[in-house]
Amino acid sequence: MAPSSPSRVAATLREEILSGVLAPGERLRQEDIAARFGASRQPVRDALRLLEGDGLVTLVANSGAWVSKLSESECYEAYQVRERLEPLLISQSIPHLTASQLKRLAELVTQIENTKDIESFLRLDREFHLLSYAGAAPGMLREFVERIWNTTQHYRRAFAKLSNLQNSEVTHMEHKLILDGILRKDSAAAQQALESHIRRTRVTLAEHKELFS
Amino acid sequence: MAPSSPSRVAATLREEILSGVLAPGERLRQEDIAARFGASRQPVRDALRLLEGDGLVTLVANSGAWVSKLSESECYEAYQVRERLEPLLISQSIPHLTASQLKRLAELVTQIENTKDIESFLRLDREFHLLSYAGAAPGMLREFVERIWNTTQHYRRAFAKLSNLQNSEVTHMEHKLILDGILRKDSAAAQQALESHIRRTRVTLAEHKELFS
DNA sequence: TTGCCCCAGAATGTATCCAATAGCGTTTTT
DNA sequence: AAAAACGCTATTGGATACATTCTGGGGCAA
Repeated sequence: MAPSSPSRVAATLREEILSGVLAPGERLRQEDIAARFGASRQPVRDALRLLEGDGLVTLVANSGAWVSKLSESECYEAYQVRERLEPLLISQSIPHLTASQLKRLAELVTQIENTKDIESFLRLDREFHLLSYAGAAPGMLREFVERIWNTTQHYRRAFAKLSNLQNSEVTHMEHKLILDGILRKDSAAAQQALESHIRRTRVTLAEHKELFS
Repeated sequence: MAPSSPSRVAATLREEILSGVLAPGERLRQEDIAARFGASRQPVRDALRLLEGDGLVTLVANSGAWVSKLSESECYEAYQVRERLEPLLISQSIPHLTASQLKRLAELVTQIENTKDIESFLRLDREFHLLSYAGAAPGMLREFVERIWNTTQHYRRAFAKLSNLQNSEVTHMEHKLILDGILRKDSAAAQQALESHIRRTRVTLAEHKELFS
């Protein structure tokens, strides 16, 4: 583990935060992380700054770093923003998706439908949505959307565990509608289906404030 | 200038970038900045990372830091995002604006109308819009919007200089419509007026690709 | 008993030094 | 003469050592 550049440290920590190994609110001590990676505290500081930019970590001067935590209203806001940004993003993506990407998207919809495992569901669902945006040019819009997905990942997991993937028939239908819009290159249809999908999720999530103890 | 914390350095650099002292594409050498602030390179590195998070500075590994630059399409995208986010933000802000803030907003509209100075116009216009969002809770949405305002500041200046504030009658009308919606607590009206305002600006800007040589 | 203050420990922030890398000019070879 | 390879220099990246700041606990006084 010789080249322990900040981006490498950040990537590992990002993985651990997204996978739930590191829970929101958990403290991140620079020295511990530095020891784990066999590096000094300097690259760790840089890595934490990078993650702060992703919204995954919250830094407080002279105090320390914590895994970011969302309040119920912040999570609600995140979904409101998703509702406005992701339809725009998918409309920019659709014209440029490749044949292999379209094929993978179709695969994902059926895989999502057949999985009973929560972690698999989360991974596949994330891949489906983010892949549907892969045709869009890299830029601010994609960064914003990815940042929202990152910061809300933990709460999606908590909600999935809570509901245990019950009543997911509607979700599957929505995914099919989105896919249909994509395959038919009907941006407007895909945008509307996606907007409905996100809005319904937002409303459902708002009914479970217990996720934000 | 004893306590040269990263945030202090970052704040000063931010000011200089926004005010145009530092132009997009300009290189930022760590040592120069460190010398200017009488600090070591360490806090400067942190400051640059902070500014990278704001989108104002672009860092390249083992190479250096430059003031961020937007392409024409990136700027266009920024306005598309504004068009979707700022109406949402203003709707969240309107219910919580204080009387003194409302008074200031009204003042600003007339001041903007009367100024002939470009720098004043930019400053007042920025204050008007950002103040109209001041009632919204701090959070992701406000951060996104402020980031967009920061990264596009230079191009607003360039455009203002180009047009020399001519044909700004429409702008003033739009500001009045937005203000009217705010004062009447008519969120829907304010959202629509704001959306039109941003969309028109976007289209107008797209007609001047020469700003992005 | 309670509130405040002070002190000690730990963690973060800063400075200096050394290593690694990229850019660029020169030189050498074909 | 042109192109490629070598080496130099300037700048950034990383590690270690030191200063500063925050937090928690204990003791003293009201």
